[in-house]
Amino acid sequence: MSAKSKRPLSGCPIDYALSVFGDRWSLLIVRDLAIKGVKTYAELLEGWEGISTNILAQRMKHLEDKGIVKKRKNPDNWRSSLYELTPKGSDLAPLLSEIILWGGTYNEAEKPMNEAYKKVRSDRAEFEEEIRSNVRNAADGTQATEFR
Amino acid sequence: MSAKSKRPLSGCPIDYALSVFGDRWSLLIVRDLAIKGVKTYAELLEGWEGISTNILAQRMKHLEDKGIVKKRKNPDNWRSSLYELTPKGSDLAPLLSEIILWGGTYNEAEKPMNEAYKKVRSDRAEFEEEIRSNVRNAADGTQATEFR
DNA sequence: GCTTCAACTTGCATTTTGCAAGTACATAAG
DNA sequence: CTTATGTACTTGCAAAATGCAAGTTGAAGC
Repeated sequence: MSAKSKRPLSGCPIDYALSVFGDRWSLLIVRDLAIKGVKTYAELLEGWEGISTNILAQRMKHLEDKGIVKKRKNPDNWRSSLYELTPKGSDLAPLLSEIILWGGTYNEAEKPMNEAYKKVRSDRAEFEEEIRSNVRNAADGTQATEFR
Repeated sequence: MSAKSKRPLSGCPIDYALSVFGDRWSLLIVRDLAIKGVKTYAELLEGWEGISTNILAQRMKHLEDKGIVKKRKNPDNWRSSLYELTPKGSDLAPLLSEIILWGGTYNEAEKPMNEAYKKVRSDRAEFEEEIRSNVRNAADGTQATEFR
C-alpha cells in the first residue's frame, strides 16, 4: 500500500498524515526541498537515494495534489520549473526536526546531513524558521494555516 | 520499495529513519502500542485501519529486528505474547506528537484520536512522558539510549 | 524545420501488498 | 491418549506498486 492508497482513511491524524507522506520517498523529497535547497525536477532526480524518474513524477503529482508542494515557472530559465513547499509543506519542519533527531541518535553509519543534525540539536527553532522563511519568500499569496 | 528495502542507505538520518518506519503501517503499529495500549497480535489485527495478518507478521518482525518493539510471554495467558516498545521505540514519542499535530491540523474528517490530538496540544510533555513511562514499566533491564 | 534541454511518459520485469485460507503448537478437556 | 481450543502466525495466489531503460513532448534558439 503506497502513500496514494485508496484504502478508506480511519480519520486518525496519523493515518491521514501517512496517506500524504507515508512512503519511502515523500519525506526525502520534502527534505531536499526544505533543507538542501533543491528546486528542479532534475535536481530532485540526482538526490542521494536515486529515485527513478517515473516514481518521482508520480510522487510530485501526489504531493502537489495533497498541497505539500507547488510548481511554478523558473523566471530565469524558460525550460525549467521550480518546486517549492507550500505553507502546509513547510509546517512539516518540526516533523523533520524530530526525524533527524531520532535518526541521528540511532543511525550508526551517518554521513550526509550531519550538519542538519547538529543544527537541529543546537538551534532547532532557527532550523525550522529557515524552512518556513523560504516558503514565505516564495512569491505568492497563499495563506499559512494557523499551526498551533 | 518498502520499509525493508535492500537499497543501500544514503547515511542521511531521515533515510535511516524511513528505512525503519517509512511505510504505510509501521507508525500505525507504533501508535497502537504507544497510545492505544494495545499489546497482542490479535489486538493489533483489529486496529482501525485493518492490516492483514501476513503484513502484520512481516512488520512486527521488521520492527523487532530494528529494535523498536520486543515480544515477551504474557504472564497471565500462556497462549498470548505481549508486544512492547523498546526505549528506541518510545523515543518516537516526540515524532508521534508532531505527526498528530500536523495531521490534526490539516485533516478534514477527523474522528478517532481526537483525544490524543487535544492531549498533545494541551500537554505535549505529559503525552510523551506517558509513552515513555509505559516502556520503563515493562519489566526488563534494557537501558534507554540517551535521547537529546 | 532541425536541434536542445528540462520534464516527464511508457513498457515491462520484479517486488511488495492484500486477501483468503490453512498451519503450528502448547495446553486443556474428555 | 486423543481431540478441542485459542493465539500467533504461514502459505498461495492475484493485484498493485516499484524500478529500470528507453522514448516522448514542447517551447525556444538557430
